[in-house]
Amino acid sequence: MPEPKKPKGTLTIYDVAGRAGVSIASVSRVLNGQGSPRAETRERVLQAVRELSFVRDGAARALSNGLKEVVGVVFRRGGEQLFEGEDESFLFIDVINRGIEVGAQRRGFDLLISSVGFNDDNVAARIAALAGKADGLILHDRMLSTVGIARLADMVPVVTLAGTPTPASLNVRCDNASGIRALVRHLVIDHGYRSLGYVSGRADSPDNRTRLRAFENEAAAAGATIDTGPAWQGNYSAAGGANVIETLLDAGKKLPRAILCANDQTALGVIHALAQRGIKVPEDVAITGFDDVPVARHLHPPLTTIRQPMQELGAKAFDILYSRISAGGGKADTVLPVELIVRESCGCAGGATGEAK
Amino acid sequence: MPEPKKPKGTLTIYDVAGRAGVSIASVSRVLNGQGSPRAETRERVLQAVRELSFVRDGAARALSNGLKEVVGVVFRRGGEQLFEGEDESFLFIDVINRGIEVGAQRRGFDLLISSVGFNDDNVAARIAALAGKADGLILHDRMLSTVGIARLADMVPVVTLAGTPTPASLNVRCDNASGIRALVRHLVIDHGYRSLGYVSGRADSPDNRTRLRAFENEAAAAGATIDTGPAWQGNYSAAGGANVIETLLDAGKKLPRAILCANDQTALGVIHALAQRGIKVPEDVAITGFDDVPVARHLHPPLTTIRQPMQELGAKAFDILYSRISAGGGKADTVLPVELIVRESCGCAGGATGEAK
DNA sequence: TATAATCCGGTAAGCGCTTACCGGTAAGCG
DNA sequence: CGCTTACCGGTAAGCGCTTACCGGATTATA
Repeated sequence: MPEPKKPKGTLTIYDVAGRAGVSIASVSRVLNGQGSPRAETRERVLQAVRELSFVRDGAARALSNGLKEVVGVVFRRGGEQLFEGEDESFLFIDVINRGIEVGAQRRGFDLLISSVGFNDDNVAARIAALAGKADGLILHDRMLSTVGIARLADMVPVVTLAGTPTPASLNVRCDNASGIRALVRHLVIDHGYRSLGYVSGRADSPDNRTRLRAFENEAAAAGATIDTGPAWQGNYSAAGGANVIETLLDAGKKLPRAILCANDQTALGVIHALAQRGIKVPEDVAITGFDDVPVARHLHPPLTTIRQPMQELGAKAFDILYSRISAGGGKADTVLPVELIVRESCGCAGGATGEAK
Repeated sequence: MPEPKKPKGTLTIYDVAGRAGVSIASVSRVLNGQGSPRAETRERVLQAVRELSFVRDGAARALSNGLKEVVGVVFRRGGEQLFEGEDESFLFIDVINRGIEVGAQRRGFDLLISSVGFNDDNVAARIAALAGKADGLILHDRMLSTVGIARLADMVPVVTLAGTPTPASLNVRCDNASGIRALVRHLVIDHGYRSLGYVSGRADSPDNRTRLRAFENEAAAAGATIDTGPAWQGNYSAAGGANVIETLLDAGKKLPRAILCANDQTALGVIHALAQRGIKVPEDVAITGFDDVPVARHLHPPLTTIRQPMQELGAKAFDILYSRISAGGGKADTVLPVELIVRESCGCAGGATGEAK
């Protein structure tokens, strides 16, 4: 008996129950696989669900279960742009998000994402709103001040990426220091370069600070001279990297033999700027990145860099958040290992791949 | 009088109301800016909210308002891989998603994303679950069969990207045909190439079919000979593109003077494969892409391609979905214009930028 | 000063779902 | 064959929020 259709309002389990001739409790039980409904009951319900194309309302379920099965993910969207339409800065972020998603899917969670512009105001408010729609939050680098994070963390479980744990929030990051050390050693010991420069990332990034410090220490240990300081301040973007090179060159500075960049994005901009000036990489100046973003291998020359297990980073972040949500515990600070990827921008010939010690 | 803290359970507007000494209705009104509460009342509520770090539960609001302020976005995650770790295929998708987000944020919506692997089963079930958590869905290319979309569309508002509208779902796409025509004309008329090839994308993609057809028609109109067919079948990935070239070359085929690729990803793989064989682009073979993905300009040589207004595409998709959600209407099929971006892979020298017809 | 017009703010219903609790029926037992 | 034990499945409460409705207090009007 084909119904004339029922596109009215939203349909609920009451509609399904009515159609199947059972109670709403039975519908719910069948849909959740709870209890032990008679085979016939189950069939009637399933049949009705199919006929009506019924889907349970997530909000109602969440309210009733106290679990939304949603993780909020917050990150920054790129700032200033040098190359028109440049937006590669989010490559890195997207790979991590993919990792989060992988972890999330294993638990039936979905990702609720919200990006924030560099000069958006009311960031905290936006994040708070997100918090209300999710069971927990994962914050990418530099989204909020430490106090902001702390405050947020007592309304909802929070995991930060590449940050620092607070009393209430957890953190996951990569072993930046060992990556930089591997790079410096490769450049100084394997290639014999004696002068190094470091184009840094945003000054307020914990990751960047760690990398800079490791750079200074390891270079000193290896006996190389270094160039750093305000003139070398980038901001994780290709534009920032290009800008450093141009400023340096315009000021008539002589570049060091090898330049480490805070991340691949920056290296991309640096290589680009160098090419503009007719400076050859790696013959005149060797360049390295950090992250091993997917495009790194397609640059000319292919970029020697440090691979962060970005996808695992994301997956790990989710797992930690999940255990916090369901159990309440969670390791405060998790560090993942990195790997040296030797390609050609450092002066090596082939595509050999070493390993971060 | 500093409370000893109240980390117990979740806090609700009852807690806030209690603390502020008002009713829950007042709390709700203040938080929503409804009614005209006395200044004092408003202050007390705000104060209590601040002290408790209170955030309204999204699920409860959604249930009560009948609006979740969430859009579901579904897309495919990359398939086979040639270059280790290749995952650039999602570049394109991510840019569109960024556009969706921009549109969404204007309305206070957030994006609930869910990617699907090429060989995941129960795709329909996963999407249905997503549907329950969102007010509407945006589906990227080739997520579901036409009937699948139709069925989905009568449980929740649906907008497809680069697809075809169904009775119940809306669609947004770019003007593929005119892009291909511009490319063919540039190659044949401006450069004088007489033989063209087309490395196609997934055979089941409407976009791809349109592009192929436009290619054939325009090439015929321009009087060029063409190479197509099974040997030229790619799949939108760099791996697919590289594979086509290798197979062709291994079979001893002579390549046409210019090759159009179904998308930038494919072009990337093609250029890579050509370089492996020592074939020069554009001297020996001219290559063009489609999409103008961010990295296109950083390839060697920089890629001549068709720019799709990807971000606008996403934003537009959201706007249409939004109007469907709130009003019920919505244009069934929206077509956005594309633009020819002339760089060097076609044989042009500088970075001049023409325009699609 | 009495009465009507305004304002605020409280009470309670209801959004769609899950599930504790309980009653009815069928099966098991002496 | 009557009573206990299971087993199903229905009723109803409650998740946290919004808001219609209404009563009390305040201010305006006569």
